[in-house]
Amino acid sequence: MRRILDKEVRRGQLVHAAIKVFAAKGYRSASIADIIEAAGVARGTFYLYFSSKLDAFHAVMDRYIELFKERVATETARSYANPLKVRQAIRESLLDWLRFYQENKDLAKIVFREATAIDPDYEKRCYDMLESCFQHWRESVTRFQKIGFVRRDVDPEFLNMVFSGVLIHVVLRHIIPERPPAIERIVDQWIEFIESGVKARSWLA
Amino acid sequence: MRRILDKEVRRGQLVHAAIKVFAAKGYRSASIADIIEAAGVARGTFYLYFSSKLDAFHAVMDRYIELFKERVATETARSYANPLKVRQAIRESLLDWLRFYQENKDLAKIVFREATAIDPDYEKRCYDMLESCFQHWRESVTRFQKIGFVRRDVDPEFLNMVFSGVLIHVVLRHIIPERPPAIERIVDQWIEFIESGVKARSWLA
Amino acid sequence: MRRILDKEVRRGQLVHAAIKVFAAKGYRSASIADIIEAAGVARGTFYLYFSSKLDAFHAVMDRYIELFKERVATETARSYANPLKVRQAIRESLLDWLRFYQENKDLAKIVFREATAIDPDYEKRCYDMLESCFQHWRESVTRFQKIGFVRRDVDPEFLNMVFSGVLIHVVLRHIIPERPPAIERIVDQWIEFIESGVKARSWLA
Amino acid sequence: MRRILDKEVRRGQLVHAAIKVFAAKGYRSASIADIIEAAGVARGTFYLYFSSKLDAFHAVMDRYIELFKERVATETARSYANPLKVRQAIRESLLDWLRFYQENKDLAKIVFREATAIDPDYEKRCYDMLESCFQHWRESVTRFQKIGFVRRDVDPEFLNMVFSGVLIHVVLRHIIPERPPAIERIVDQWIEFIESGVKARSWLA
DNA sequence: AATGAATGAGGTTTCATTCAT
DNA sequence: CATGAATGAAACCTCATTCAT
Repeated sequence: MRRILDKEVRRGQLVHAAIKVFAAKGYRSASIADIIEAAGVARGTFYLYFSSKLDAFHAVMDRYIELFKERVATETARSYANPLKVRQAIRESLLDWLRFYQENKDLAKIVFREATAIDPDYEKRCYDMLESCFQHWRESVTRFQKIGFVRRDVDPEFLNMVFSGVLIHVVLRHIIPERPPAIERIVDQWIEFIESGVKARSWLA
Repeated sequence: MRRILDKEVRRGQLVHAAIKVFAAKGYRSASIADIIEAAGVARGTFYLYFSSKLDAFHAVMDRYIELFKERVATETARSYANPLKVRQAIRESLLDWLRFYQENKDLAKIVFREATAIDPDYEKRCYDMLESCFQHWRESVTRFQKIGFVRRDVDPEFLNMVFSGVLIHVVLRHIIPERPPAIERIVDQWIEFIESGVKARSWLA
Repeated sequence: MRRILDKEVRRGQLVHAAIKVFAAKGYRSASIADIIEAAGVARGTFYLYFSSKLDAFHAVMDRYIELFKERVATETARSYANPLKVRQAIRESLLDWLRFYQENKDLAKIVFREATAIDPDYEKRCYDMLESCFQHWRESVTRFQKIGFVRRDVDPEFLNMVFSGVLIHVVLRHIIPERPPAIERIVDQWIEFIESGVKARSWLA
Repeated sequence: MRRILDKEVRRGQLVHAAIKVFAAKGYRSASIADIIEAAGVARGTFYLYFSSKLDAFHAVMDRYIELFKERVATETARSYANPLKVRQAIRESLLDWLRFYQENKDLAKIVFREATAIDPDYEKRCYDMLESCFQHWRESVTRFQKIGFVRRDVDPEFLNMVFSGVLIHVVLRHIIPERPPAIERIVDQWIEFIESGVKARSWLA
């Protein structure tokens, strides 16, 4: 009984080390030596928990998917029922997403940066995983259209493109390198942009 | 079978092959064997033109920077003088950027995806290169503000974030995998979004 | 076929193999393949014990220096206290030196023959090592002068030149190729020569 | 006619460059690139004059043998007829040998240092070449015995060992690195040593 | 005769994986 | 379970030699 817990703990240690190392060096550059050093275990031990380096990578991805699903579940539960507070709710939602990646920088690095072919299987997993993100955001758009916050004539796929693109960009270029501006400021500008665009009113339409 | 070519031509062949291979496999996974096979030359020939694999990568980056500077020069020369045609000019500008990456998919793949540490020098080059992109876009925003198209109260840095994020996202997820929608449709939606945002008018502000 | 050995034993095996191979082929001509074949281990095993071919060479030099220091220590402990037995003691001393190189022919080959630049560091090591030899012999001369066996007006540096030159020559041309005369005969002639020179007495000075 | 002279001149250039490079780096470390750079010719040109790197090395050895034979011829012609001037004549002879190697330092480096197997053929050439040196010195000893300068009971082979050993040592450790003492001083000490040995007279024989 | 681009065998080194302890 | 020495395929790189120009 205790043994099994130990096993899970040890595996967790290794996955944690793998995340750190893959984030710092990328899948290909990371070596088993890096991972076992980070985890403080012997070489052979690694192969007790993973059948190969690729298997460890899959375990890392699984960890991300797990966290991501939790995140989506929380998000889906969010209420936009009160029309007076929709703006506030969207603000919280965006902040939560940024906070999520802020708390999981290493996973974010791996997921958003490891886009090159690692193996045929991986490419699909990666694609599926991102697609599930995008699907979530497309659904969010539809939701905002239903409650009347977003115009019905906007293409959900296009809005997803904007959301995803900006989110990933902000994560990769501002959150991970810990550069300003702070996420609150980004979110405020973002919401204003979403609402009104940027065109000067004086301009003759 | 030995075929002697003009040095510049041969070098061009090799850079071309390197771009293909780095785009397909990523820097670390790509091997010299892959590159020389793609170029149809012998092993030793590679080292006549590059001192190392890393050197070949730098040559690829140089090629991108060269093309990028041309692109920016063309862009900077674009006239937004006629107020009646500003919308049209911006449309053309966005289309040109997407066409640029459409024509240089492999370079785009490398530049936007190879984010992991290849060598200390590379990290800086890559950062500088992206920064020069961003700088260009920030300046564009300021330009649009000067001609009165964009509101003065918008932060150029934030708009850059949006432009860059969406551009990179569209390139990576739609242009490179050759998935719909067509770039014209994307640009049209983009412009409308930029102008007006997405908020339904009926919504009580 | 995998056989796990004590680390020191395995390292000893490898150093031994390296000595054999470097002696037979010289540093530059010797390949890792030669060394691992001589040691009967796999390619990777070599790099568990040495970081590079040069590192292996340094290990070989270290081995020589170790043996040489032992030799010098034994030599320094030799007593020349009994004036009646000085000739005998010197004879033993010379014989011991020749026996030392006879027992370490491969090391002698490497040390006396690898005089060409291997790396900047090596050149200095090699020079220092030979210099320590010469220093020992210079001191020996002074010792023989103190006990009155050698004339005070002889320059120790010059006598060192003679000792070193003859010793190295005998090692390289007679001991290593296992050619006559036997070392006892060489030593007897040597001593007589040292004592009296070769000039015929009949010659008018 | 002129062409043929040109050819010889060009070949001489190349042999000269090869001597420099082989002396500086050793046969194995020296590359064709080094030699053609030193000679200031193109890669292909090298192979017009030598069939291979080894062939160039043989040409270098041939050059040494040529010079050495000249040296021996001059030496053999030297007269020791006047008994009053034998000491003086020997002094001149030794000085001439040292001057010979002083003037051909690079060749000396190659001949005395390249002792490791370059090819089966080379080993023999090198051996033969040194043997011809030794033969010359053995004959010199016999000559000195004939004229009564050297005792008849001294083994010519042994004296050769001393001469050769000291000569090579002086060349390698003093002349090539251009370190003191000056050759005149060495020769004076050498002659005194040869004549009388080093034993103090006070010592009870 | 001279050139130098091209070649590819062979060298050094790395590292994911195995397995005896 | 855990260890880490051992393995060898495969990577990068060098350089003597060839040959089209």
